[in-house]
Amino acid sequence: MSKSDEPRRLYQQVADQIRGSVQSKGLSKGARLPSERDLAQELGVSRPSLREALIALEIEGTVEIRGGSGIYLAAEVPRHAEVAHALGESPSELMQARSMVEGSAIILAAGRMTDAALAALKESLDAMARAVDAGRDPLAEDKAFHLLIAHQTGNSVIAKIVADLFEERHGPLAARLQVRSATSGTWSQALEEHQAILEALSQRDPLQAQAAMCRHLEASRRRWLDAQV
Amino acid sequence: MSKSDEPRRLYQQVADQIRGSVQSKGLSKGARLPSERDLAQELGVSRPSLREALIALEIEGTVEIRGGSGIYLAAEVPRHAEVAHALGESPSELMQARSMVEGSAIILAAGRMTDAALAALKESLDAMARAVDAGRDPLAEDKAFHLLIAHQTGNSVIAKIVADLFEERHGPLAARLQVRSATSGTWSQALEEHQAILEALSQRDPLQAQAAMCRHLEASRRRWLDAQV
DNA sequence: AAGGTAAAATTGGTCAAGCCAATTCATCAT
DNA sequence: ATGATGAATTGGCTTGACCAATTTTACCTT
Repeated sequence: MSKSDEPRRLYQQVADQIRGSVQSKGLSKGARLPSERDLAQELGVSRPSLREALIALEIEGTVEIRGGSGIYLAAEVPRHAEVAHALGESPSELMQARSMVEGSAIILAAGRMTDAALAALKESLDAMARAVDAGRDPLAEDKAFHLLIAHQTGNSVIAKIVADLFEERHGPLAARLQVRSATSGTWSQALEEHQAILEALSQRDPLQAQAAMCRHLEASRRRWLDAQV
Repeated sequence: MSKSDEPRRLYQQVADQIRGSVQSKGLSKGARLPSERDLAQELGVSRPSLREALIALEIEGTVEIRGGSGIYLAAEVPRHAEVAHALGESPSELMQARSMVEGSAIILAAGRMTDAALAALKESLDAMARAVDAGRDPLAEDKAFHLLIAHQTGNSVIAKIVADLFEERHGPLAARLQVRSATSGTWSQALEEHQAILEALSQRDPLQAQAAMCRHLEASRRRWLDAQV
C-alpha cells in the first residue's frame, strides 16, 4: 500500500494545504485560523470537506477546535524536512523507522553476541567485500548482515520486522524512485560503515554499536535520496 | 469511575459506537460494514457526521474506506510472511518487540506532542474507561490509544509497525488462549497504566513516557501470560 | 451453456444551503 | 467605568442532491 496515489482523498489534500499554508505564513502556536466558512472558500472546497480535513488535523494534533469560538493552532507545526509526507510513506520515514528499530535491536544484540555470531558477521562482511570487488551488487550480503544482527536479539518478531523493513526498500514504495546509484563507491562506503558496526559489536559495546548502526542508516538514507534527482 | 463528560463531539460518539458495535458483533478483519447511508440511519446521525467518524476511525487504523466499494475493517496486507509464527514466536517475544518499538516511538512522539494531540489521547482514554464501565471489551480503544501515540511520531512506517504488532496479538498464535484474560480487573489496571503514560506525555517528559510505556507493556505481557494457565 | 459486455444499481465523494447552539463582541443603561 | 443585553460570528449538525468509481445484473454473442 501507499505509493503515489493520484487522487488522494480530498480531506487529505486540504489538510496538506492547511499545514503548508500555516507553515509558510509562519503562524505560531495558538494563532487563530480563519473561520470554517472562510477557509473553505479560500481553498475552494465545501465546508463539510474542510471540516473533514480539520478533524484529521485535530486528531493529528496540529489544530484545536473550540466550538463557537474558532480554530487554533495547537503548537509548533514545523516538521523537519518532511513536509510532503502526509499519510504516505517516504524513504525518509522508512529509514527513520529502520534507524529506530535496528538501533534498539542492536543494543539487545550486543549483549548477546557470541563468538560464533561475530564470526558469522565477519564472514558476511567478507562476502560483501568480495561482491563489491567483483562488481556485483552486494544487496543480498547487505541484507544478510542486518538480519544476522537482528537474529542475535533472540527475538524472532524483531528479526521479522527488520527483514520486512529491509524488503520495503524494494517494494512498491520505492519502485518508482529506483534509479539507485549502484556504484561501487557508495557500496564500499556502506561496507566501511558495516565494519564499524562489527567493530563495536566485537567489543560488546551496545552504545557504540547503536551509534554506528544509526550512522550507517543515516548515511544510507542520504545515499538513497541523493541518488534520485 | 463513570466520569463521563458533557458534550463530546458527535463524530467521537459515533466512532465509539461503531467500535463497540463492530466488536460486540464479533466482526473479523476485512469484514464489510453497512453503507454510509445505512450506518448513518442506523446510528441516527447525518451522513456528514457519520463520515467524520469514519475519517477518525480511518486515521486510527480501525477501518479502511474503499471508494465506490464500501467500508471495511482494516485487514491490511498480511505482510510477507506469517511464517514467523510457526518458529518460536511467543507472546513474550511479541511484547518485547512492542516494548522496544513503542518505547522508542514514544520518545519521538513526546517531543512532538501538541495540546490537541494530548486532548485526543485523553478522549481515547475516556472512551476506554466508558467501555470498561459498560462491561465491553475496550480492545478497540486500547488499540486507538497506542496508535494515536505512534501516529504522533509523524512517521507512517512506525505507525504501521505498531499497528501490525498490536494485531499480532490476535493472530492464530493466541486465538484460543485468549479466553479469560479479559476480566474488567485487568483492563482497569491497563487503564491506569495508560493514564500514567498520558501523564508523562503531558509533561513532555520523553524518558518518563518511555518508562511508563515499557512498564505498561511489561505488565500487559504478564497479564497475558498469567491468564493462560 | 459459457463467456463477455454494457447497462443498472450500489456506494463512497463532494457540494450547496440552511438551522441551531455556543461564544464573542459591540452597545447601551446604570 | 461597569455590567447587562442582544446582535454578529463561529462551530455543530442536518437535509438533499449530484457526481464518479465500483459492483452487480441482465442481456447478447458465440
